[in-house]
Amino acid sequence: MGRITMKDVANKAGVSVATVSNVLNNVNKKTTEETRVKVMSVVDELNYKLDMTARALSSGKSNLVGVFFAKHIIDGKKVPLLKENPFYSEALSGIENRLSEKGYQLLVASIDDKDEALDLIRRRMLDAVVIFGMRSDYLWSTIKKSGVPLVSIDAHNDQASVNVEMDNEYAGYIATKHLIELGHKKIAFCSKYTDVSELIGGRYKGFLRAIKEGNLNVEDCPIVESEINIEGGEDAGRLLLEKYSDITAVFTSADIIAFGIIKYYQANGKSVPDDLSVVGFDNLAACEYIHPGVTTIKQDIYEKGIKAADILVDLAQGIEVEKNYVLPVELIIRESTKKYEK
Amino acid sequence: MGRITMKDVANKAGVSVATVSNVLNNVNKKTTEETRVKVMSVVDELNYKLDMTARALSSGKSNLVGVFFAKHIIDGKKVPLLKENPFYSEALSGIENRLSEKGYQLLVASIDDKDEALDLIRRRMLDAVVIFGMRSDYLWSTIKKSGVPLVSIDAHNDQASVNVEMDNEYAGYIATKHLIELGHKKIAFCSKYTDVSELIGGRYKGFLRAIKEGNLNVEDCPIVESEINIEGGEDAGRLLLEKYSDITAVFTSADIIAFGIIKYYQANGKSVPDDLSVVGFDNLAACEYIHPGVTTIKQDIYEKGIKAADILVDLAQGIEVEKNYVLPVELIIRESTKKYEK
DNA sequence: CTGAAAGCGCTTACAG
DNA sequence: CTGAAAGCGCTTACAG
Repeated sequence: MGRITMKDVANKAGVSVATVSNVLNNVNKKTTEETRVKVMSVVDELNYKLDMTARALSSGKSNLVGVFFAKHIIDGKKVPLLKENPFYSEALSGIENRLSEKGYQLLVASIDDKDEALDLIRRRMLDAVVIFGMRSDYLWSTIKKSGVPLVSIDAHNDQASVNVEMDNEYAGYIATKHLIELGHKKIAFCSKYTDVSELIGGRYKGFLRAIKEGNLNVEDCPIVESEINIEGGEDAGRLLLEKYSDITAVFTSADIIAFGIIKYYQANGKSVPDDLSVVGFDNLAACEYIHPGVTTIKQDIYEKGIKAADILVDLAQGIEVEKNYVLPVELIIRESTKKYEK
Repeated sequence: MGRITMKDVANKAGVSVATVSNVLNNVNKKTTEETRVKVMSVVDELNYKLDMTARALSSGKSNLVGVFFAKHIIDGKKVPLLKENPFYSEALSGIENRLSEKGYQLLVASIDDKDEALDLIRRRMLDAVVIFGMRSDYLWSTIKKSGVPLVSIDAHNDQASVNVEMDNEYAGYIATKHLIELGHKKIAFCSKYTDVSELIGGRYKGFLRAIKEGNLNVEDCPIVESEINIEGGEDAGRLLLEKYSDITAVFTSADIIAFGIIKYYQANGKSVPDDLSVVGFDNLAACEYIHPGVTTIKQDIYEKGIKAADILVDLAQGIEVEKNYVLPVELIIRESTKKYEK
């Protein structure tokens, strides 16, 4: 019998299509309670569902939010962030959850350049967009021209309507302070991109602040370079053992580096935390899988998604919001750190 | 200046809107090469992009594929599969990648009951749907009424147009055979739901086949019950040490159980693989993070997404496809298994 | 091969 | 408060 349209509802209820539309959209504003009830009962009876596509075309609002993942270049190949980092699925889930509560759906896409993003925004009449991990100013300003609200996650950009971030400096501070409180005096910061990435740089700043506050000798607390993957961590482990043998604790900018260090130590008859205390960053699930469990910094990525969704909906509805949201971080203490005794 | 429509293109090219539409859709079928070139040059010049919303409304094809994640009940709370298991983001990424190549976009939603799914299919005019992890026949048959092609991933269902699965029996077989070839005679199967889940049951069947083929004593190869999480694995580790001390190798139905067992052994001064060989299942990234690296069964989940996307597009375009796709599995040998010597 | 016209299912001023 | 009508930007028979 084909799909049920507003016309069917109007006919059966003995009113016009416009009135049905008004009832459905204007939550008893310009309509009598009586007609509202009449219309709604027919809506229920026929199990009528408003067609979002038609609404989008006529109103210009799609109730669709674009979730864009930047593609990153890894080993010369373009890899969608979503594949590379399962981490993001949790944020995605948070966004989806909140957005669907509010009647919006998600359009998920990996994007490579500004045109892809812009095209989707226009062709799908997206009401708002959240972008993960895209840093280029040029792309941002181009996308911005579309006029839709833009929320940036984990990649601060002034072109964005709103940035949702974590407090990297503070995270670095509490991680390092934890080690200092355990009595460590020679602590390394282990990462890559310390000087080029705002994100990593922030963590290092916090590291330095703790070092200074704790009256440690900055010269005793070097940066140990490491690729941000498991092999990089293993290399760093070797470096620590061979070149930085006086270091007793290390704060890494990623759990995965911490895993590599621990793995290298264990494979070479050394122990974490007996020979080295290690603090990671991210609170990946694997922190609990490993022996010893890894002390790390946790950010509630699911919560980040929820927050982003709230902002998105506000923006889509023209409500003003703050320009920056800094979400809290937390130190999770497990077994990879212990008191320095000597 | 407002958005550029087909009308603008038609005017500038001196043809009708219908002709522009024909050029854009019928890849030089019912149109002269000359008008085609003329129209396309104006399309380029104006940087015209076809409005998908309008097309969907008039044609009934949205070029939108729904990707639905079932919500599961965990500890009495409903948790979207996407949050619970980051695993799925990789499949999602595969789907997205292939689908966007073919001009489709993804509508991602967590669904709780049949109506949510059905509503979205109708209100968004979805061309096809892929569902992760939903088992209820009732829901499926209801959704099926919508008429859109349905692809099921990891949850075989006869109502689905196509099932994309892995060969669990074979996976169980090669995992166990690997242990037998290493000389183990007393091997445990460690999991939960062995008798109720088709998935786990299949793996156990493969386990049994290898045991029989290897002329091992079935009584020496028990099922050790374990919750499918890290604590469950630790409990299983204790059980193995205390109650099944003659067991020298174990095949678990999930990496996460394997991690728990290894963790328990290490925390209690025992060694994997010296005291126990362990084979996991899934090839989670953490298999490489841990010392020793975990021998496991790998399924190419990204590839699964790609395959699902191909099928989805074929179905959306009315092309016949096979009803079942069984994707290959592979044994990845790392350090958690070794030769049994005694 | 091309174009005029109707139609997809809504929303939105505008009269009444 | 309610309805008739135009319009959103396409596609699709149908004539020509």
